Amino acid sequence: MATIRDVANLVGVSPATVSRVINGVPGFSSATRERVEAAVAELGYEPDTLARGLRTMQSAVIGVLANAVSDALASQVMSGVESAARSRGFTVMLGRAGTGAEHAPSYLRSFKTYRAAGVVVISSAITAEMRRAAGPRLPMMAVAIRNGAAFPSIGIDDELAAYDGTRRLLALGHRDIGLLAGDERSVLVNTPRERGYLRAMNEAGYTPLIERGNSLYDSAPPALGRLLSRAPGLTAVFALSDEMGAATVNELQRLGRRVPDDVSVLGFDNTRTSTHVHPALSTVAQPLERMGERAVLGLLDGTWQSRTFEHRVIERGSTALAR
Amino acid sequence: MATIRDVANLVGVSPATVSRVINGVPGFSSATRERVEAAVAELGYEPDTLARGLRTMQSAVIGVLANAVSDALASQVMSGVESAARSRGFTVMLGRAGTGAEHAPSYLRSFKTYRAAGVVVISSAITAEMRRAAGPRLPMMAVAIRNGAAFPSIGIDDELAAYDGTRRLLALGHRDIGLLAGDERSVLVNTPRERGYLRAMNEAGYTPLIERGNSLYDSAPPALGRLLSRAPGLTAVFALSDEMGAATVNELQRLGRRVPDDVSVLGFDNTRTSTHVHPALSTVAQPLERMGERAVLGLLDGTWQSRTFEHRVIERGSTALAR
DNA sequence: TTGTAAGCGTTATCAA
DNA sequence: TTGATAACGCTTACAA
Repeated sequence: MATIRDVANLVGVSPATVSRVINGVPGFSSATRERVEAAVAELGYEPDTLARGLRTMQSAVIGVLANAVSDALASQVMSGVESAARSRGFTVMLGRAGTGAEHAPSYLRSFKTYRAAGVVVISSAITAEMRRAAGPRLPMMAVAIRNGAAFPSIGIDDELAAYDGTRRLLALGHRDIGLLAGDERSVLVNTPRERGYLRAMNEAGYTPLIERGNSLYDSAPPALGRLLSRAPGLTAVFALSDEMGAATVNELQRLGRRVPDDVSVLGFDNTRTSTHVHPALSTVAQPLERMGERAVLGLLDGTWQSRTFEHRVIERGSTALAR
Repeated sequence: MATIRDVANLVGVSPATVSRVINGVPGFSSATRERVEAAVAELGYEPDTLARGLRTMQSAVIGVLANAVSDALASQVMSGVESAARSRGFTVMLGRAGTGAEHAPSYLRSFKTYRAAGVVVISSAITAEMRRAAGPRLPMMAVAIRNGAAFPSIGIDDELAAYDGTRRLLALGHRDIGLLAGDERSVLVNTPRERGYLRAMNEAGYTPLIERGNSLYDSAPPALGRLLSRAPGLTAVFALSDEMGAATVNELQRLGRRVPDDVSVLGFDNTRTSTHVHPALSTVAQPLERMGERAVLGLLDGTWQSRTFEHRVIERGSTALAR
């Protein structure tokens, strides 16, 4: 691989001049610029990122930390992260935190030694320990999670979103609306969503009904079963994740109930999963890709303040007027 | 951040000795080892990856190149890649090639300047240009794609897998089996699968029937419509991707046909999508995570030869005996 | 407008 | 068993 010195020799200038041309740092004639550019092209020279990073004490890397890399929500955020990063000439480094975020500190330390410009965290378990592992030099932003006290976050107003989702169900005439909540431990996301549901139900004067899964597909059927046994006349289910929502649509049909004729189902997040069932899942959408992009831009521009995006309720086939 | 020199000073030895201890290179007493380790812990020292990479001319990075990062199949392979990489102390760098692999060369160059140990390619469009962009130093392995002439690949025997899938349908008594093929341009995967289907149909003496989508969810309904109008009596559909298979299950039901009572559906790949529909999609499985792991191990151990994994037909609810 | 030289944090070579 | 030293490829004062 050609080095900056090779280019310099070919042109007959010093490495410093080549460096200036490459980085657009003033201090060269347009004549030499052309000759340098020609030599760069001829040799196929690419600046060594490692050397550059060592010298400048920072590298064009953005870290991403997700609980699971194959998670649909995380995938969509990552997609936005990738596109924003690439548009700025940055590369994305991937870290899998694990279900309980057990690998998070180790990945954070790794990102730090790569002198990453920042880290996007897509995890429901954000701990102060993570902030500590990252050290003072490595800015972090959480995505799809509000209230991460340890560092700024990009998200929606989860409480309001769940409130609006519930209101929509209410507006369709439903009163027996069961909530399929997520893991109790993921306080930052679930608690506000539950609050929103409770507020809407209380305002309407109906009795709330909550069962808990863990946000994943397989956790929904048993929780739905409990919901149904407590309230056989249920006409709507609000699932706090699309995976649980999709599972609910499928399970309901397996149980012989029609969706949405007998029971309406509303999901949450608007991941691709929501369009993979029939009828397609109505859902409370958050703009995951745009949130991922925004997080990267914030990290790179140093404007890392928390920011709230607009949610919206998308009605597809799984919701209808109550019987 | 503490440097190796800080550790050396604290212990009262030279940086070279600290380096030897850290890397387990013979040449230190067990007494100094303990003192060094204590100092490392005390200072929270982490070797600078950039400096180390510059010096050793290689870094603990594995690149991953996928057409889209939010693709279910790619996600699952990436999951395996991540876990194998982490077990060896490597970090994963993410690249999105784009639908037509248009960003692939640029990412490959980037991986090269990071002195990545290797690249895992999950893309249906593998070009010799990619091999060129990567240069001679950067080993690559394709995953989930056979026959990539440009470099070794980890995959299943696509032709045999499609043959076996078709045979299974045949064994269930189906004769009017339509094939929902993928994009014609993704020659490496689709062509062999189509061949497998054709061979099974021909051996059985039934007429093959093929329509083409692009492997994604939305492409299936129209292709299915064409299939159905050509052969209204169809009793089985073999979709060459789970997304198309899931869409087929849903669309069939929308059209008032029962799955599997009226029509059986078989998918391909065994991604998470296959379990997200009702009835759950029977599918021809390839062990995506294990394939991703294997690719990384091959890259790191220098044993990068092509390798074929076993496929298997998984029967879930979407297939049944023909009427 | 350009060149010289130092140094980023490591590791590898050589000498002690 | 250990230390001094050079070098990896680059950027950036500073000097010319």
